[in-house]
Amino acid sequence: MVPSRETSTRQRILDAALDLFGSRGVDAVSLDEIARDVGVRKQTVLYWFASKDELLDAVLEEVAADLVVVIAAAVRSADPDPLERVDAVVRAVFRPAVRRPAMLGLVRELTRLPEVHGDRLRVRVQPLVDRCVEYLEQEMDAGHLRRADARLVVGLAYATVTGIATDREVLRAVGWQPTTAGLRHLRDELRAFLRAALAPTVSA
Amino acid sequence: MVPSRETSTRQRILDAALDLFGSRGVDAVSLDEIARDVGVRKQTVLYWFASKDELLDAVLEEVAADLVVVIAAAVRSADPDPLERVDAVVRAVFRPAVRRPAMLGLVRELTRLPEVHGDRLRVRVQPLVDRCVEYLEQEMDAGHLRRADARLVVGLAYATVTGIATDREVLRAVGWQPTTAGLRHLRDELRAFLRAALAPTVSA
DNA sequence: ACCTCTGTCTACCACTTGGTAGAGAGACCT
DNA sequence: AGGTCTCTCTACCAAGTGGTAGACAGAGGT
Repeated sequence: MVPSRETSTRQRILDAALDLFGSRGVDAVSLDEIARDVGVRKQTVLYWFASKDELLDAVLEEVAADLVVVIAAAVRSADPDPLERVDAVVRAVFRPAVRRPAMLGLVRELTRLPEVHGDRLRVRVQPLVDRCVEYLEQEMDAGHLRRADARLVVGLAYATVTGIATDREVLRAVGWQPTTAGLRHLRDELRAFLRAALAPTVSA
Repeated sequence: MVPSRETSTRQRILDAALDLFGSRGVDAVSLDEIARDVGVRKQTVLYWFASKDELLDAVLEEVAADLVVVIAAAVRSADPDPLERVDAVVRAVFRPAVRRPAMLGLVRELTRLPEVHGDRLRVRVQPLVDRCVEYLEQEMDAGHLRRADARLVVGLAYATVTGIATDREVLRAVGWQPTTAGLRHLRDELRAFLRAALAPTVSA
């Protein structure tokens, strides 16, 4: 079924679709365009994926798997300090997020698609989110993190990272330059921002 | 030129286009659909706006004006404490942002459109951003805010607010419910999050 | 009564869209 | 050699796209 060639046609279609769907929106990208990107005809795309919908589902499945791998790997950071742990996740997520903004862009795209597609990704990520929330609550109880609604904190932190990684327009508006140095600077400011947002407040 | 009727056809087209463009993406929405929403034929839309592009530009012009009004009004908060000032802006922005996610959704959409459209909005918002950055820097110097790159802090704060307001999918993933109480809760958590992210660090 | 201007309409067009039908080339098995 | 299976192709199609041309109804001015 699957050819022995490493970068099979199927996989190349998936890659191209992820980039295009994520960067320009699912509805704005035609099968013809994806096919042209891969170097085949549209009918070859439709051979591997019976419909555009099915292709989208397959792409989402892949994104879910990738996200889970990246995050889960970073969570294994050994440092017991929760702030360091969060920092490790941010550092790990930042590179792929900025290098391939289409990935998080596609996640964002879910909001404007029929619910069915969102479900596909959510069921995969849900356990990770739950474990994360549980962990944060535990550390809040221990006084290592600012007391807050852990679920919403996860959402807020995610919104911050995704927003800054995908919303090029905002960065341009504040005069940021996408150089290598600018990238590192952005990453460090993001880390400091989240660290401050999560650290326990000493005043109260 | 402009009819005396308050909600003129032109204005109703603008409103419908903003909602549809912002919530589902510019490319995914057809002129026919906008017309149907307003209750006229597509050709009436094309009578008021010579092309889809021109309609988009008009919508962006309106969004820019609205954004500037809302933010500028909130900035006039009299409280001298910068944290209170930021808080006032968040409170002011939160309601319209959540009640009409299409508005911020459209701003996010800019990233996936030709640059020309982005410029239209940027030139309008730029002065506001610059004033904001200047203000933050001044307060950082005075030790009232955490020392950081003010420009990126503006971007990060914006990303957080926009992300949490437009990314329904994320909120669903963390189990948030869009009730009235949930809304207030979300707003307060957002305020606390940003306050913590901006407050001066006492440890160092 | 006539004219002009405004706003909405019907009719149409060239082009693109997602998708179907089926031909043909090559690899592999017997 | 013949047959089957995998993969990519050409040839279409119905529906929808943004946009043009122009008819028509009403209001106002003369």
